[in-house]
Amino acid sequence: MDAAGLSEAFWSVAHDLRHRQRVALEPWDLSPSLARALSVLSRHGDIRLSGLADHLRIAARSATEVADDLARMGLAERHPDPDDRRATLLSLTGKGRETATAIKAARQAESERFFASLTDADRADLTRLLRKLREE
Amino acid sequence: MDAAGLSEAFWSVAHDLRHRQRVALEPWDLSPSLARALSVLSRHGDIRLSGLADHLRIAARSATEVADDLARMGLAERHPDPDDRRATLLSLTGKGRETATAIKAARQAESERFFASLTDADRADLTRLLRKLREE
DNA sequence: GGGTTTACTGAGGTTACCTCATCATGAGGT
DNA sequence: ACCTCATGATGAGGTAACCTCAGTAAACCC
Repeated sequence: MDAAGLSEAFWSVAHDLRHRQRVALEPWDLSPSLARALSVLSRHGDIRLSGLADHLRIAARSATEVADDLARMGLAERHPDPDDRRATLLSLTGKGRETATAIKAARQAESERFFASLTDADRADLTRLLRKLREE
Repeated sequence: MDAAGLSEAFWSVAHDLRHRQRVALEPWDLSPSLARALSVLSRHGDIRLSGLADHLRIAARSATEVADDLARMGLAERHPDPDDRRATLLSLTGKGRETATAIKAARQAESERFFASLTDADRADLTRLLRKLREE
């Protein structure tokens, strides 16, 4: 099989997926990147900005901006880390938790729609293939 | 299978792929988007800016910028469309054609490396699955 | 030939990142 | 205790790759 064709097909599907997810998030006025940050926070609870950066695979400086945005929208708050006075912990507010729950459901529904054309066996295959690719 | 998990895994692989391709293009000092434009041009020959926009799935205004960039780098040139004086045809220069050929090879090699962990059967599966997803 | 549509482009904006420099703090060696 | 080096966050400033909106010129259609 032609690896270049695979890349292209992959990219095309990724593009669609991205678009769909952006649309699905519109009701909350949340960008995809903030939505991802929110879900990291909801999975990990309080987290350092550097930890957030690691999870999102972005530079530390960019995590500062994500935190700013979440704070500005009232979804998360900064707290000093009791164990390290250099560090800042980010934690969800009540509104943040609600929003995280709501977008999780929306994302789930949207993903379900996106992958609707795949049978259970297809999904298992895709999961396996993606895992292989992620492990390099 | 969990569709949300699929989305996430998909996104993560897409992220890696994007990164790798960016690295593979470094020798030519070409961004991924310009590289894609170049390959559209090399497949379709002379093309209107609006046509380029369609192929790249971007707004017409953005195609103007892509054309500017390619022209600035000496990879493509604008020509008036003999059939429609409103339109502008974009065509590759000699250097553009050479570059298109070179990056096609590089992209192929990089894709090959990226998908190296997949067997032929895996690749066939992935191709099939991606096709399904693209057809909605 | 007047109204609508189409092709491009200037102006200006957005998102989601980045690097580099700075400053405070922490950790380890002597 | 002191010095050095590493780490956490952030200000300043930059980039890529898009976008919309408004304008102009040309083409199409009745």
